[in-house]
Amino acid sequence: MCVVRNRAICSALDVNELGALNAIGRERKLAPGESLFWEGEDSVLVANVIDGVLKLSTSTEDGREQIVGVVYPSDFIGRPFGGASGHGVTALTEAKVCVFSRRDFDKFASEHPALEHKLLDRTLGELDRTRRWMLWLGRKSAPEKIAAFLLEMVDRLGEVAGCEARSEESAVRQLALPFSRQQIADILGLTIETVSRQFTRLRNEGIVDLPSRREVTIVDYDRLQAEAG
Amino acid sequence: MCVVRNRAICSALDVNELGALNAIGRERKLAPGESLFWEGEDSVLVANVIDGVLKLSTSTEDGREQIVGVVYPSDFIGRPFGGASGHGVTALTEAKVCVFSRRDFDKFASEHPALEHKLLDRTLGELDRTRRWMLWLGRKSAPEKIAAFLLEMVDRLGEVAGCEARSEESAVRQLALPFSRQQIADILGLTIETVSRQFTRLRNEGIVDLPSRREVTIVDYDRLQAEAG
DNA sequence: CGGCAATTTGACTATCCTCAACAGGGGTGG
DNA sequence: CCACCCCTGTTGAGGATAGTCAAATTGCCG
Repeated sequence: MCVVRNRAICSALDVNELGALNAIGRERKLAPGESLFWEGEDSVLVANVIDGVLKLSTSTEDGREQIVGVVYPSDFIGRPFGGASGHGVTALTEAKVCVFSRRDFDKFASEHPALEHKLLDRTLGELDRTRRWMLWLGRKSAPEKIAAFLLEMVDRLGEVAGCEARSEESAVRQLALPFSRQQIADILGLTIETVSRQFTRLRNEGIVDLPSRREVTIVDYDRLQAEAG
Repeated sequence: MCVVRNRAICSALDVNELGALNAIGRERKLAPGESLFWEGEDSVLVANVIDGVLKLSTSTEDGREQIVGVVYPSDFIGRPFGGASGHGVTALTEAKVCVFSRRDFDKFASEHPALEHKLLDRTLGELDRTRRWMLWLGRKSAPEKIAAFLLEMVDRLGEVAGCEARSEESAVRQLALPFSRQQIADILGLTIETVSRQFTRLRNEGIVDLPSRREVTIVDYDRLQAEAG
């Protein structure tokens, strides 16, 4: 029984339909670093993320990588109805996904317009988010990229320390990043050295604290926001 | 009678349905530089491109612009079923679009699953193209960006000069760019000066010819492809 | 022919990348 | 339990790429 059922595209279905969908899907666990599929392979699978964080990435022939998307629980992965999707999918954390053969999913979707509607809505949203990200890649400086990245992470993963309301902007926020420094670099189109230097600068200026390599505490939210431009 | 009818999402409809869709849409002409809607406004409209080329763009507060998408005839514009889409839409050439109020379109789409299916397929494709573009923005040098841009233009707009087959790679190709130098810069995340310098370099090296500011002739396709990395 | 905007060119600069060395810290085996 | 090792991340020095500012040129349109 799928825990993201009421948030994922499956929420468009009634109990009977859910049963039918479950019949064609199977759960799969992924270890960090394990790939669900690879760049260039024509995707025979689609999937729903149940738990964990995964990256979508492409690279140039000479090995430079760019992460083009990050997916979280309830997000949809893959390219139904079409050919190859041009990017690989790899787990960043322990992850659980619900996998369907594309052929089966295509058929099921065609018979359930409500599911397609939900998927369309999500895809349109994802397209918007991706386009907003392009502005950062193309037009922002390294300090701005880092600041914007941290703010995005607060939004997606942040927990408010203590009892302050979520909208209290000056509240201290703790983040457990699901990314290595290299992966942050690959998201922002920077090198690992530049990412590292920006992190230490933010720490030295008292804007963030870095309890460990995978943790960030936002100390001065306002100044961080100012840095993001 | 819409000339892109058999390529646009409308191709999912039969004659009666087309009539109903036409009843809620109206044609609109745009002059170059004219906007269909603006960044941040919650889009009350959606549209289909009938003729011309339009850009989707966002900018930072201090005026740096990034073009996040370019749409051609038969492409769909706008964000159905949701809120604001975060980018403006502006005509680059004379353009003709078929406009719908979002409310009307949402209702119509919900009643016509085949239309939604077509739209979903297109949106998934657009998402893929956008993600591929991100690799260029994040990881490529100026010479690589320019070369890749020209190759993409050949693909989208190119006409083969003379009688060579389209697959003949060494054929001379003529392009009439729908973009100014500044717009190319805004697409590639560069400055206008850098774009200009790369164009002259390519001309000096005999890889392209520049008959006028809006025209490019590909002289040495292979070397251009090599430049693209 | 003149005026204006777009583009090109030039000189200089800043940012970010590259290459290289060093540090930290988590896990393993002695 | 501790020492060592390896991987990831940090720091430093130097250099290349693309950005900035400024001036000259082009070509389009009246």
